[in-house]
Amino acid sequence: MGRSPCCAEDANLKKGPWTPEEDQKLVDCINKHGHGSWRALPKLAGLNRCGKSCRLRWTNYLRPDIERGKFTEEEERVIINLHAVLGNKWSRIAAHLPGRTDNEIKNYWNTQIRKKLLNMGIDPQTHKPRTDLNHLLNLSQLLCASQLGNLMNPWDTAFKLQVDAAQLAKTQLLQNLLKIINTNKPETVDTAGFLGSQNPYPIEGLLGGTSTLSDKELAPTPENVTNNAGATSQTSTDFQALEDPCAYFGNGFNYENNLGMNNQSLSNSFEQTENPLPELVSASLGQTSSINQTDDKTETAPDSTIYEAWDKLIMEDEADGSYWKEILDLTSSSSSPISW
DNA sequence: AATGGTAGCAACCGCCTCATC
DNA sequence: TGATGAGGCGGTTGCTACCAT
Repeated sequence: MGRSPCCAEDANLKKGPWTPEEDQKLVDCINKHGHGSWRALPKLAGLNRCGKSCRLRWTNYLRPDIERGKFTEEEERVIINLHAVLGNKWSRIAAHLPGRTDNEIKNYWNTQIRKKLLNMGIDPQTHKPRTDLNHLLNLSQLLCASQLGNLMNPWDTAFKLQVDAAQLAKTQLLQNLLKIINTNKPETVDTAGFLGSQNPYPIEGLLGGTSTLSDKELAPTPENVTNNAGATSQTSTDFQALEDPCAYFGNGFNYENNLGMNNQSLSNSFEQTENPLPELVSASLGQTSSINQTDDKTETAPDSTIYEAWDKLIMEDEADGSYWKEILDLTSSSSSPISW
């Protein structure tokens, strides 16, 4: 025999937003009795709510240790890094952000970070560069057409001069990206697109070819692999940055570069160990570790990271007229086939 | 000032896992 | 050992506030 159904579709149970009175009843009850059984709690508290609803309200809103307010940049980086490894495991991500709830993090991801990554050309699910090459090719064509149009429009010179510098820089950025993609044609293009590429740092090239990561950071040494339980391989390092674009986020913790393992092996190690997240604990806020020390090194170079540079570019455009956004909007709907 | 569109977020829904019977 | 429920989790919905027209 099982138990009687929990809050089975009782039409009389209240749904929807909680009133301050209900909140107070719930808080009082939990303070007095704890929440041994969520199922029994509504009756105990005098609430006409489902136990599940009470639990949700408590864990997501009323819990005293909840920290409200804007996410900090540091929190955002932790979320991105953890998401790169854990995926949409919001509760596990939340476990590393004191005071934040899984729901809050999930919402923040969906409304803020996701958009940000997309704007940066990064697939928020895979954390890899977006592989919609049609999108990029069209982007290039659009830019060429746009430049030709400007050149062939004599009365437009004044305006052209005004925007030329910024425009050129941005155009060049895009062309660099296309060049990188084209000169590193993968032998086979898989669904992730870039995995066959020989250039592991496409975005570095994109921003002018000057790597902001030291050789030591790019190629894990025995010292920075000490945390790794033997899951590293030199060949995998060639693709580290592609496997985890968070590597480009500079200040954020890069699991692969620091641990010398790729996402797969890292994920596997999490699955296999009893205490699956020792490194992640180190990556959490408010804790120091050798990992964070590595982290700190990169933080000493302001404005030197790809993340910041890229972010700055995006911000700049958002401020002056959403150049990128417009381009992305214009091109995302078209689809011309690419032949390698 | 009114209206329509959009973003953010709280809350619900439904599935999954694990404990209990 | 299988059936069942509680709790937990991720996905989705819908309300509300804000902004643009």
